[in-house]
Amino acid sequence: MFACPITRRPPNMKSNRKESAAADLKRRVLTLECPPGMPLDEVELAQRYGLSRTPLREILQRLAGEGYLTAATNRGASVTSMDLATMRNFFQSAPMIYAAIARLATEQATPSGIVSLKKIQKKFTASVKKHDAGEMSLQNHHFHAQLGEMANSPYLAPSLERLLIDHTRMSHRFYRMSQPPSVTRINQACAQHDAMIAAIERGDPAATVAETIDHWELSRAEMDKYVIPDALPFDDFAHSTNQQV
Amino acid sequence: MFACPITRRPPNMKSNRKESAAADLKRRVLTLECPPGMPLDEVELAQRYGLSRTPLREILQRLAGEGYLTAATNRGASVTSMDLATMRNFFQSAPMIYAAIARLATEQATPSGIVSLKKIQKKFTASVKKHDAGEMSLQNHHFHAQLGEMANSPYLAPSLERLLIDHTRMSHRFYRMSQPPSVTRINQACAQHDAMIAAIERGDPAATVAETIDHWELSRAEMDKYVIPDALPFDDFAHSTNQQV
DNA sequence: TGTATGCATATTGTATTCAATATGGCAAAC
DNA sequence: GTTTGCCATATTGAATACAATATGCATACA
Repeated sequence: MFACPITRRPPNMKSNRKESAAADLKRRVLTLECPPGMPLDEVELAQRYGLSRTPLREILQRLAGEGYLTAATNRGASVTSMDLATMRNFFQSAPMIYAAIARLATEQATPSGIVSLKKIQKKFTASVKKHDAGEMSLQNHHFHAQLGEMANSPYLAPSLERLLIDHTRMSHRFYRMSQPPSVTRINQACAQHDAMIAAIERGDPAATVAETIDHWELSRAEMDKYVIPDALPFDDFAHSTNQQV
Repeated sequence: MFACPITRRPPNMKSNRKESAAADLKRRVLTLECPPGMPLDEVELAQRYGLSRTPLREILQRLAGEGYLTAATNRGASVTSMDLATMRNFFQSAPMIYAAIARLATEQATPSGIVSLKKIQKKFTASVKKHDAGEMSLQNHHFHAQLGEMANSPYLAPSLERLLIDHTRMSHRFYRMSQPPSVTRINQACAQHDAMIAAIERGDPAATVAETIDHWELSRAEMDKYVIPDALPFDDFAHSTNQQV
């Protein structure tokens, strides 16, 4: 359907242990179930997914290529770490790539691509209503990954994927918060998704880009708070317990 | 030295058959010795590089992740093809990424990074004087890959790498031409490299970006000619034999 | 007590073997 | 004459067995 040089295309829909193992590993990395820097034991993972070390090692290689893991010779694989040095780069590069992807996705959108995007957005909305933080985070990831597929750019896609990995991991705590202010902002983000879909449908690249910038600014503000959180209230310690730093 | 999440770091300098095999495969792809779309035989490659299929398959996975190869389940790996559909994307995306990398490389350049860049440029200049087309192409690739390393951006690096793969393959014929006009342009490109190094050394990002844009325009013009070559001279067929389309 | 060295153990890397899937040719039927 | 199904062969995928390398601890020496 879409060009995708990395992921292998399953020729049939038979039970694919290898694919599902890779997908589960990705999920665990994105949801911080496997935190940054965590070393991965080959034999443990092989047992967990019911396959031998050989195919599992090939999965690790692939995920390393996609940026989820980092491989070191004779020292195994570990979850790619998120040091502060690269954070600066993240905030520098993300808007440019996101905007470019938004434009290309609008210009090159196909009907089936829009249908997929709407399906994902539906799941995202549902998870927002259910207050399912993990699912929100994952569906938001899928939404933006789908935009990447619709942009149909083999050159920008790999950068987008790497940005999304860290974006999802950083904003994870954002979705976990269920205080009123965060709920409002999550609804805002959800509405922005809808606006992006609408702009794509009417073929208005400038609007999609504008919505994308707004969406980014909202997310960036939240991440700023995570990196540099609000000071704990020093006049009322009772309130500080909910202020998830 | 520099962060590099994909490529495995050899902990010692012992003879590393696996690494050298991967490097040679990359070289063969970049120099079109393995043309786009060429299927790769696992057993043949394993024999060629003197290792068994297991480690060779891991190399193929990695190179697929980096964009050199494309893997299809149960159907083996093949050299990533260059269809005209993606070419459009290439010309759209390349200037943006190249400019961003040029800026970051200037801002984050380290003394050792500049030293490496100069070494590569020295090799490039030498290959230009020796009219060694293959070496020119490879060293030009290394030059820009080194700029990518100096930019030190794990998010933009993967896109730059993919762009460079196809850029190197597309401009390969450019370097093979030894007619006076092309020689002039190759010298121009070489001078632009020098100008970029100078701009980086005096910490002038705007200048590096400007030189990068010029460099891109020069290269783009050449590639345009390859995609839409000059009409063959219809008044003098003797000259047409050298006009490598 | 602090450091260095050697061994035992654990983990990773590679080769070989076996199983699953795809490919191409042949034959039979329409 | 063309097409379709089947079988033989080739190629890929996975598992086991084995080799190489790294890690941690214990011991010896300064």
